[in-house]
This record gives sequence, C-alpha cells and structure tokens, in this order.
Amino acid sequence: MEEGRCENCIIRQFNSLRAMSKEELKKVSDSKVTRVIKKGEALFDEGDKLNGVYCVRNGVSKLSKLSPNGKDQIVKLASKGQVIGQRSVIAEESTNLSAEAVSDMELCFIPKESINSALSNNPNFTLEVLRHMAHDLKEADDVIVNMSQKTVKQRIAEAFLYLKNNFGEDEDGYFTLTLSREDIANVVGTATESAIRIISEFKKKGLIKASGKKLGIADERKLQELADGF
Amino acid sequence: MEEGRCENCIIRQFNSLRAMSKEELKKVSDSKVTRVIKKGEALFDEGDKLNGVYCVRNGVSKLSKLSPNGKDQIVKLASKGQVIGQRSVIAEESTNLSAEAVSDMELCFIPKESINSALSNNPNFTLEVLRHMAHDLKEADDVIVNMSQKTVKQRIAEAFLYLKNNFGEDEDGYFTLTLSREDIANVVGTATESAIRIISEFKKKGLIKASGKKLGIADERKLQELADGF
DNA sequence: CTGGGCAACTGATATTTATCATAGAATAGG
DNA sequence: CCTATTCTATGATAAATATCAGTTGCCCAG
Repeated sequence: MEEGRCENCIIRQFNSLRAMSKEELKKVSDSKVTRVIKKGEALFDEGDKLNGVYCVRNGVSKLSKLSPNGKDQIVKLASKGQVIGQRSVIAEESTNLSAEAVSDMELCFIPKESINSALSNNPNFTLEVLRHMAHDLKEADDVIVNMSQKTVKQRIAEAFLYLKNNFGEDEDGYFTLTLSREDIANVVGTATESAIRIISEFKKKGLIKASGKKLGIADERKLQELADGF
Repeated sequence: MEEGRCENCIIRQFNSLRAMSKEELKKVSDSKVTRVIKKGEALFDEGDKLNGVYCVRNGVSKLSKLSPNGKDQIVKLASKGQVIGQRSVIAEESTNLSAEAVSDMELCFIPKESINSALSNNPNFTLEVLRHMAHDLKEADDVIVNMSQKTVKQRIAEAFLYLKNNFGEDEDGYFTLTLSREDIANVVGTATESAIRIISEFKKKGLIKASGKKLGIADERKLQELADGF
C-alpha cells in the first residue's frame, strides 16, 4: 500500500504543500512520522516549542487558548487536509495555542527542517503559504467582528452552520462531527449553561434537531437569518 | 532634500520592506506616490479592490469593518512604519476593511506590481513578509480570546495600555494619539455610552486621567491588574 | 446489574451591557 | 462672537448573559 507517501497523499488536496516540488515532497515524506491520537488526547500545549507541523489526515483537532479567567477559547477546528502549527514554525515562536483531538485522529508530523528548507529554496511554495496566510488573516478579522458585535444566539446559530458546512452531515442530517455542549460554548465564547439553554431553545423552535449527543440543522434558512440578525 | 527616496526612508524601520534589495527599493521608490490625508478622510472602503499598498509615513489610520448590525468594529490601528493593504494585494481579494485617518496622515502608495514582482523574485522578501504575517495571525488569536472572554471593563483597560505602548505619551503623560470615545468603543466592541461610563468610572477611581479630549494613564499597575482580571 | 462520575439540563438570581432619552460641553464655521 | 452640530455625559430601564445550585439521565467499569 502506498498511502504512506506524501506524493500520493498530500499533493492535491492539501493547501500549501501542493506547491512543493516532487523532490521536496519526497524529502518530506521520508522525514515525516505518522501519529495516531485518541479523542481527548493532547497534541501539544500552549507555550510548547514545536519542532515541526502536523498535517491532519483524519479526525478533528481543536486549537484553543486558555483565557486569564480560566476558560478555554476554541480558536479553530482543524480537520483533514489542514496543517497545524505552521505559524509557530514560520515565526519561530512558541505556540500560543494548545491542540487536542475532538475525535480519533491520524496525522503526519513533518519536522520543521523540511518546511524551512522548502521555504528558503522554493519561492512558489513560500508564496503559496503566504497567500494562504493572508486569507486566514482576513478570516480572523471576520471572527473578531462576529465575536464583538454579535449576540451569543447569533454566534451559536453561526457555529451550527459552520459545523455543517465544514464537517458535513450524515444521511439523517446530523453533523459528522459531534461536539460537547461545553466545546460549543468554548467555540462561541460563552458559558456552558448559556449554550445549553440556547440550544434547547433552538430545538424547541424547530431550528435544529438533537438526538442523544448528535446535533443537526432542521431549518437552515431560519437559522441563517438568525445568524445574520433578524 | 532626499527624504522622498525609499532607500533613505523605509529601509530600516519598516517591517518587511527592509528585506528588499537596493534595486527593488529603487523601483519602489520610483513608482510610489506620496499622499496626504486629512483626519477623518477615507483611504479606502470595504470591498474596494486595492491596486497597491500604503506605507504609513506619519499619522494613524483605523482599519474597521462594518458589522451586520450597523456598527463599526475597529480591527487595527496602523501607524508610522506599518503597511496597509498587503493582505488584499497578496491574496488577490478585495479588502474586507475600510481605512480612515484618525489623525492627519502622510503615506506612500506603492503599486501592487512593485510588490508582486519583489514577491516572485526575492525569496528573502517573501519569507520576511510571511514571518510578519504569521506573527500577525498569532496576535489575531489573542484579540479573539480577549474579545470573547474578557469583560468590557477589562477590554477598555487593555485599550488604554495599548494606546500608551503603541503610540506613546507626551511629557504630561497624555496619549500622543487622541481617539474619540466612539472610536474607543469601536475598538473594544461596545456601545459608545458604555465606553463613556467606564472611562468616567476609571477616572473617578484614579486609574486614568482626562483633560479635554486628551486621555492618559494615571495608575498603570492597577490598570494592568484590572485588564488581567483582578 | 449497579453505583459513581460526568454531561446535559433547569431554575433562581445577580451582574453586565445595551438602549433610549435627555442635557450640558466643546467646537467649527460663518 | 454666535449658532449649529457633534461629542461627552448621565439617568432610567430593558435585555442579555453569567453564576450558583441543584436535578436528571446516561454510560461505563467493576
């Protein structure tokens, strides 16, 4: 089986690595280490020095930051095809985030040397990473605006739409990715109880549906309207 | 007077342009256009296509985004030495922000061709921009956490510290940069009245001082403690 | 099958923040 | 120097959200 080779795996679907030359990819592939992480296990902690990046092959990881008041804020959910830790490696700083698996994961660890050598030798790759990062930065602006201007209800509605659009749903219309209420609260930056209350309310109003731990969207149109502020 | 040449102006102090070669800087210098903008005037609006970047030579600009509910959220304050619009130029997307001068400004407009040519020909420059952007992205995470986890009081305290640390103060201890209460409210993402109330409260408690429109810090230690949540 | 532990839930209450209304202070332009 | 307009300020009130306390239900290890 050849799935272990980056040339066959990463190239097309993954964001910036696709700009690597065949040779570079071979090097990456030879130096990488595959890791399996169980749901709930940590990938790294805030303040750690990363000596490489992680490329997600399967599963989802939450990237979060502990706020001074002791609450976790989830800044990003990284799934298949996304690269974790590139910012720290590129800026040569320690991480400001911690990463934990929210589902069982399989990922490839790529030592920073491989990345750095590609960065200094392959301008196309660098430019590709740069473009990608410029885009991320614009998205971060949107998040900042949403966080500071939208109500908790609106943010939860958005989170539901986000979960559908980014991780998909099963044949019954439930999200592929199951998050605890606490995680949802940490995504939108609110108290767990508040999140639970609003989720119950949405369910009563027929905007969303819930079955056990599974969540899903029942009325996307209305949910979108709510997220947009009507 | 030779202040008009980038070789003499930009090189040392400005973030990523310093990685340009002498030749590139000459090209930039020849293609750039100096603009003077009065306080309150707009540089560009949300959705505009930028065909270049602005390098701030003097004064301060607020970069903001209109939220669906009609309020402005100030995402960044750019001052001397900072480059505005690079993200849009690099990602080849239209801006998601609008820029307006909060004090009289002098800036250089650099056509995107100069930037793009340097990006594709000078890997060092690209890498430098990339590093810088990676750093910005980490800062954006911090902003997100602050916005979603801290109270309005804490955020206003932080804003005051930020104003001091980034723009300095005069001999009497008042901020060099004077912002309206509305602007401050838009930086921390709250209602103008709430910002005013909290500023009054801080003043009564001796944490800050105000004289006319001028604002300053009176007790930095306590203000910092408050921002950190005590 | 069963008790312990944890996640989900609910109620009561306190706190924070927004909104509406209004008035005084400052400021720019004629 | 005056007036119109914008900025700052403050009160009253409503709405949103957090906090504390307690209950239920579920899952899993023994």
